[in-house]
Amino acid sequence: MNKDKKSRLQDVAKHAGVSMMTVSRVLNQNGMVSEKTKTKVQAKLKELNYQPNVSARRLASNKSFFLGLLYDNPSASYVSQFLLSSLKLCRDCGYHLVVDEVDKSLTKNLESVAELINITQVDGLILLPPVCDIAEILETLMAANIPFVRVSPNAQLNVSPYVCMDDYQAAFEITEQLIQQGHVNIAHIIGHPDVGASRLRYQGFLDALRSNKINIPPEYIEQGFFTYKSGLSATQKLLSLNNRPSAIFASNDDMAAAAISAAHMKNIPVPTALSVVGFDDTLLASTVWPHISTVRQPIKEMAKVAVELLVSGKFDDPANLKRSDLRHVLDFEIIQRESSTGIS
Amino acid sequence: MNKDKKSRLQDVAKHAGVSMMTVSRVLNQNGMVSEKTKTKVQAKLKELNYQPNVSARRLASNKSFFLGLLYDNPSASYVSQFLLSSLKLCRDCGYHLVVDEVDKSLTKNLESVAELINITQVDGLILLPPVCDIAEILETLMAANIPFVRVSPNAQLNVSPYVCMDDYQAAFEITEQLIQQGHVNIAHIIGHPDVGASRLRYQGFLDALRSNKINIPPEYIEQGFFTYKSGLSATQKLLSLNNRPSAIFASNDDMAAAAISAAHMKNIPVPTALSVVGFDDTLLASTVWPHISTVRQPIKEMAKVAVELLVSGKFDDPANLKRSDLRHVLDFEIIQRESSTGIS
DNA sequence: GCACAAAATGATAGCGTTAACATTTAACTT
DNA sequence: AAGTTAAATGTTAACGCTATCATTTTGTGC
Repeated sequence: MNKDKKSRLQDVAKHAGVSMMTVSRVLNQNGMVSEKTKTKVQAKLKELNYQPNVSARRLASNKSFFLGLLYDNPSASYVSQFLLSSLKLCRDCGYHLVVDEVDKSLTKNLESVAELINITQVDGLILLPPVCDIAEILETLMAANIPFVRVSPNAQLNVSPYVCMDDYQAAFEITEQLIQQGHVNIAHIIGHPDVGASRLRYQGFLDALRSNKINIPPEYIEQGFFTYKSGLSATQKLLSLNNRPSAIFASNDDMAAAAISAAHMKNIPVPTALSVVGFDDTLLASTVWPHISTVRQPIKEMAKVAVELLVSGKFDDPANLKRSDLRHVLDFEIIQRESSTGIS
Repeated sequence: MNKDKKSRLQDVAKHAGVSMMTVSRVLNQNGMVSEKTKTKVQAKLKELNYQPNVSARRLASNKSFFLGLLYDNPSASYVSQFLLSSLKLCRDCGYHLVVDEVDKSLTKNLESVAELINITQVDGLILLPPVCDIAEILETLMAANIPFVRVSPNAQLNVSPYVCMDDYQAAFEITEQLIQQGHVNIAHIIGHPDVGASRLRYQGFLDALRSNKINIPPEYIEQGFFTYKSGLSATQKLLSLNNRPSAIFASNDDMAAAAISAAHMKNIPVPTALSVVGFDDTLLASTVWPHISTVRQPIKEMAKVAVELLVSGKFDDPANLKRSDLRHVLDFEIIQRESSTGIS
């Protein structure tokens, strides 16, 4: 297309009749430029279609303009949704995203984190659950003085900025909705034990039952791992009980999808004979039939908060780490679809 | 962890008693180093745990060590699977991946491609279908002299390296399998018209029917768009026909999942009253019930070929562009699951 | 109008690497 | 052994930007 060479800071400076530093300052918004020259320079920037050379910038400023995303989440739909959102957000603010899956074993974990830091020199990291609760990783990052934002963390909440939603409350409400629809025999498939949200959701579930004076037998609680497969075997156990539940609350959509599959296998119609609700509202929830009633988790918004926090550099100074405006609790939404219904 | 500063080329050179250039040459493998010094330097590299500074390298070499991935694919499961594979592969060879979704409108398309090239200065691009067949984009890239690999392209096959599989043959075989299972009334939901593979799969389907002397009414052909939603309405039409098909071959898994949903809505049991087969073998295929019989598309392998081609720099010289070893046709596999079965 | 501070701008020196060319060393020839 | 060529290594100057400090301009109070 345009055959002219990429214009450099120097070119812009020459055209605008100022020094390179002034142009640099305009670009980096760190003040100390008069309005007049600022507008002049900005005009030239546009005119020459200037695009900063990321590498030169990195080299000179010793910032990498890279963010890292660490995950080890069993729910593929959750990860990829978070990933895609983050990628776009990063691009919008001139950053790049380096994605890494951390290994199961702890030693390998630390290695790969160290490697990520070393090789790509990320300016900050986003930690998805359950990585965000691995104490050793947090320590490594703090020692290396690398800012990080945790997504839906479970413990050590005062350690770093984080973004989450009220998993407990959401679980409470979606359970209560099942109760209001007349369900009494409600089972729950717990999420991955390493993920803090699992426990919160479970607790919300229990408390909703309790506050409605509903007792369920212990067999109604199954441990899952956020995977389709684990949901499948959990549901199979639930559905072969003598006193079969009339509703299942799975701790994420993947397992809810599995619950529906398991019901189909046993010829139990959903939702007429069995209601199923999930959690997350990933794409999957509306790609299986029946579409899954679920809690919409604001994944995209969470990614946004995380990226913006890191880019803002608000907490480069460790002293700021305790500030409360670095902790974000976002809203959820209960979404009623075809997989759950009132009892007849 | 390690508190010592990152070691630089200079440090390694000093320790090894050679010049920086020699170290650089060892790193970049471009020959002209004696075995003896090579081993000596490599030992020091390891000893000092040297990690090259990507930015400095980029700046000096005028290479970016970035690859771009351009997509506009309606099938989320396909994209995210390709994406995750590519990300890992890139990291393994010291590259980073910049992902971009191209816009629907052509003008915006070109803009965003130009922007991608300008801003990130990618060394090469991977184009997923249907982006890989937008002539204007190809022209832009060629004019800018940026290497690119196309995935499952449709036309202009001699223009660039590509990787694909035999969509026609796969469609032929999976259709024939349905026929062998006794199906005669087989419907097809065509994929997105912009994606070349759609046509090939459709053709394979038609030819399988023809070679088995099976005629189907024109109503058995529905146009879809690779999305769940489009598959849903297509199947709804098919299932309300008087002469309902006994099997549906959807051009991808998302639409096959929709076909199953639509059948459920109408209380048509799958596979006993309706067999459904898909295409791609994305995660989705084994996350819905019944699990979808499908064609396994070697997505990961395709990503691998694409990344390796670009990294190898084999076709930096345009003269090489016609070489046949830059065109890869990978193997597929027919996967029989629970969504299709013999007719009784 | 003068001293003085504060704001705005400029000059210079890297950041860590590779390209391009210069030089040295080794390896053959005759 | 001198001459020639090739292989191995070294030197220097970018690459495009920002940090740091130096300098100029502007504004303020008396």
